[in-house]
Amino acid sequence: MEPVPMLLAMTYRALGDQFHDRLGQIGLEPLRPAHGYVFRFLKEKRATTVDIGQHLGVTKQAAAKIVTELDDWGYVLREPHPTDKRAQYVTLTTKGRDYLKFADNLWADLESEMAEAIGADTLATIKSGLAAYLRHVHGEDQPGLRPVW
Amino acid sequence: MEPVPMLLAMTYRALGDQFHDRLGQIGLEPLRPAHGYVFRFLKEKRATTVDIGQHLGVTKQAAAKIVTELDDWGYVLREPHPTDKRAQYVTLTTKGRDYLKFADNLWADLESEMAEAIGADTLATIKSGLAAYLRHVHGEDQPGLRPVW
DNA sequence: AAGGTTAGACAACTTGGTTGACTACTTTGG
DNA sequence: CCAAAGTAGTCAACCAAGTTGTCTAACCTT
Repeated sequence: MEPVPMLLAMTYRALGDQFHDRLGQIGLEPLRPAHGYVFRFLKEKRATTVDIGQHLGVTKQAAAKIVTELDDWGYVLREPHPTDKRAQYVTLTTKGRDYLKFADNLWADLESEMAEAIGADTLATIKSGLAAYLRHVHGEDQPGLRPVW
Repeated sequence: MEPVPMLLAMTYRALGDQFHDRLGQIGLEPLRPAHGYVFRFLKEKRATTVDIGQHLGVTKQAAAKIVTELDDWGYVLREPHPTDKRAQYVTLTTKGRDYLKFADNLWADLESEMAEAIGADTLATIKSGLAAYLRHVHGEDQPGLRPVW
């Protein structure tokens, strides 16, 4: 049997490719995974560029590039930080929230197709098993998501 | 709960980081994942640079760079193809096979630690579940491994 | 008020890939 | 059997997405 990491990488890849393909078919600009993770992060909390870098596990400079792109494309905007004149909050625009909603539906589709293919109970075991392992390794403060290869 | 792809990426990452750290502690040069996948591939079959590129899911030029590195470091050597004068077989040296053996043990350690953390049965379900999904998506001819982020 | 820290911007560089072009050899089809 | 098309490998130019390093302005001690 394949070693675990290989299985993880290939499955991630298979899911990601399908996601990407379907977005493309709809004609939606296929942002990179990092962009999606930023959306997901911004939905939860107000965040600065530095926060985003932390969350993604990249330098603030790299995060700044991503934020600039998203800003140029109209998915986010920067608004002044209420108390800190150096900082800016990055917030989702309506376009950004719509994209996220659409993407979430797509992910849900893929996940339920996966459940259908291998069994909902198996999928549930996979999810809780991986989550348990991550807690085991990292405790409560998970690190950034960071590139993988 | 986190979406599946996130869990996959984070777990892959967590395992890979531990692997990398432990290799570093031993003082062994920590090759990149791609190198490891090449070793694993060469153990199975005789392969040319083009084959390797195919397997990794990168261009032959990118594969050639990797092979050149491995050659320079003494992990593989190129020998003339018996029937095709253009081609060369890339084969593991003893150093390469030793590295692979060592890495395999390390992976096995990590996997059994994972089994201990989440239960051997859960791990087994994860592995077979993911494998089943990959068969479902790709049929028998799996694509390359390819970068992920 | 002084000294250390932090958010963000700018620039130079690195890494790991890409595309394109070319040579030498191989395979195929009339 | 040979001409045309295809393939292995190499070289070179380029690109994307990160990195490090430096700087300014603002912030936080004390």
